[in-house]
Amino acid sequence: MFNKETEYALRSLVYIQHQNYQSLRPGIEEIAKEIEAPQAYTAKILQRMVRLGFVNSIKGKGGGFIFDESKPEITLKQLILATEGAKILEGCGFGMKYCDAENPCPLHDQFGPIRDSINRLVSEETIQSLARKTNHAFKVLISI
Amino acid sequence: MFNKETEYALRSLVYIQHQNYQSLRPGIEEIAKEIEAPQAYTAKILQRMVRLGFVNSIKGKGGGFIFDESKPEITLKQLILATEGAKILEGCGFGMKYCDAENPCPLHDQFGPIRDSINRLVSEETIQSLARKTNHAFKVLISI
DNA sequence: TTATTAATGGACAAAAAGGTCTTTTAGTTT
DNA sequence: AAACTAAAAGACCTTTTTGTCCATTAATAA
Repeated sequence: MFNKETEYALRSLVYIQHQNYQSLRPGIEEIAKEIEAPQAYTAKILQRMVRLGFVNSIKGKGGGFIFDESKPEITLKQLILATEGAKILEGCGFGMKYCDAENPCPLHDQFGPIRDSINRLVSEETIQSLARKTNHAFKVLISI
Repeated sequence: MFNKETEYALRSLVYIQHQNYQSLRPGIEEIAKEIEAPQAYTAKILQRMVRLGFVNSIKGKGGGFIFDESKPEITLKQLILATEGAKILEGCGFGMKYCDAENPCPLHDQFGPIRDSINRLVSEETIQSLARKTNHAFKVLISI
């Protein structure tokens, strides 16, 4: 569904938030291991997340990644837009141009509701809401 | 939503079928122009479609691409599986492993119905059903 | 202040996706 | 048969995605 960067970013951030909720502050080594992603690549992606202001990092001993609780929750939509853009959330489901109610592609009517559902989902759910739902073992959050 | 190969294949095949319905047999130059795709790349993709048995080709003057009307219609699902595999149609919406009813990812419940709708859509619609719906100017089928 | 820890930055590399170009093969027309 | 037309085949190239590696910076601990 999503590209690797989005997947790793999503899983990293949910993992960080989940640990933060338990007053823990994981580092890259731990995060990459838990979400089963390449460590160096995960580090680079988290760097971008920090630059985007999605999460904070602390260097040195006892350092790691931590969310600023005073900030609003981060929607999946914000994350997706930052990592892979709007392609998946907008436009015609079958990649066609000039597709609207007046000039619909052959799938316009059937695909509209699906795209709307996806948009609703990623607008409503946040890194934090997912982290709160993840109260069991974290191994769940491993990619295919 | 889909990758370029799937998009170009889908649009090419729908265009070919649409022309076939009017007893025409388009060639690569015409197809690529109409769907606004790179000609050489479209040629390569159509070659694969021929090898997959989705469509027939005829060489030489008056040649082009033509569907075998005696064969069953081609579902979008068959096409998608051939071009980009099952990733988009199966598995967890957010790329997680071990995601099922017993051990759900945080989005399992919300994403399930969306994935089901996508599967239903691509299983029900065919190249032919899309071609039949395309009875207006074909310029609709142009990628973003 | 020195050693240690852990994120940062940036260059580099591999793989996959997307695409071009040229020659060959197989038909059709004259 | 010769000329022409159009798809097939395959080598090659470019861009994007998905990574790796190593030196640097910043914080903490002894």
